[in-house]
Amino acid sequence: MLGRRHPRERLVEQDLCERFQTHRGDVRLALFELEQKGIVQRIPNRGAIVRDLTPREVTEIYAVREELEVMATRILPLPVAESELARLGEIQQRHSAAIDNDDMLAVFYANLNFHEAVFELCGNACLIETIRQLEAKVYGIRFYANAFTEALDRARRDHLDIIDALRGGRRGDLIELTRQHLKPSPQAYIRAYERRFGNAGRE
Amino acid sequence: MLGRRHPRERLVEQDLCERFQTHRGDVRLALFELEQKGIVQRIPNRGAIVRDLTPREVTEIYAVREELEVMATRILPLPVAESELARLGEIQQRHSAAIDNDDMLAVFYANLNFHEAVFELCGNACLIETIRQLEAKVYGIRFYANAFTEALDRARRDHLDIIDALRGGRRGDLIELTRQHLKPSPQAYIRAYERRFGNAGRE
DNA sequence: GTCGGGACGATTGTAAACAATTTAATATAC
DNA sequence: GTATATTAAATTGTTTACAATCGTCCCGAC
Repeated sequence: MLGRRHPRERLVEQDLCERFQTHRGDVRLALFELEQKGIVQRIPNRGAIVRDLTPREVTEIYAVREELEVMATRILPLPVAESELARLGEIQQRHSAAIDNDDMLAVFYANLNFHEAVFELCGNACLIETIRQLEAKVYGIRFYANAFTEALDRARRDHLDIIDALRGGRRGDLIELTRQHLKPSPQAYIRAYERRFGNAGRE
Repeated sequence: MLGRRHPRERLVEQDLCERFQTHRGDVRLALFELEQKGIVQRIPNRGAIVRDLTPREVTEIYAVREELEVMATRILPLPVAESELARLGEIQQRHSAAIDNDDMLAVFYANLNFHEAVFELCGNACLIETIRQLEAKVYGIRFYANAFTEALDRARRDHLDIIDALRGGRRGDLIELTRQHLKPSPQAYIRAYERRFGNAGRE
């Protein structure tokens, strides 16, 4: 999720056992699960490699994310309780501080927590879970956008605007903010991808 | 998916090994995967049991399904090629024949194939996969609706109407058909659930 | 009669060894 | 020098055995 392992990199079961202090049974389990989530690709008898997403796949994933995240903000009961708003504010302070400290790991988690806290307000457990799964598919690409401080600053401002819209009960603004907030990441990834491989396709 | 295993039933790894002629490693893998899909529940050191869905969970799952299936019909390129329509017609003949023969297993598969063939037309692989996953969560409840022949006949008519709307390129009708087609199953399940446990909740 | 504790059986979780498969390297023929 | 066959190493897939855990049954104390 931090983009430390690059696409195509091989994931050898024995190595992962030592890395995570466990036995091959659990590593195997995890690799199958990650395959099911679309994060790694497994080839029988050859093992697992980190999957790289084509621009098309990224576009498709984000289209579904947008549909579902907008749905969440559409069904979310307004107004939101003050205690919930306080919780969001708290998470957002962590996010903001992490950006100031250049602590990317903390940024990652605070950002994740913030969005999960927002979507949990919608009350539909299946929707929340599905959004979470789609987020997981694109953990690896966020770092293409977050390389620029402008992107991080913009995310921070977006979050504050979202809290504000929640407090004001302005559903229309909320939906529009949700839409806009999703745009930069796939755009940055696709630009980077095309710089790497040319506009055609795979390397 | 046929509702043969009832909710709360224990799934013992060793039994499943003999049932499916394989070793515990793979059975274990499958159980973890089914847990991730929400079909079984696993309690550490105690094993897996068939999960039963509360009316609330079913309602939530179907709400997300409706959102995504409508999205699929919204983005689906029209008109549909005649070869695709022929394919759909062929699958639908299998479905219809299976109903006439009271072959529930064949009904199940033909119905699945039909819907997958329709949604594949939308061209968004992530969307298709997500819809498939949500379908899987409720495999077990369809049989509450299919107990009545009226429901099966209605499904058959719906399918023919869907093919017709696809041929005519009538997107509005298609969306409405998709919505209506999703309603009976959860309704029948919830009615049956409330008959079992009373309107309150768990047994 | 009921409550608490201990032993037993069943089941899951972990570890290690073994078999099968694939990749890479080396040697050999042309 | 290139292409092909052979062999060895690395890695995954499977099997087996063992350890840990949980539920149940039974017994005894109160």
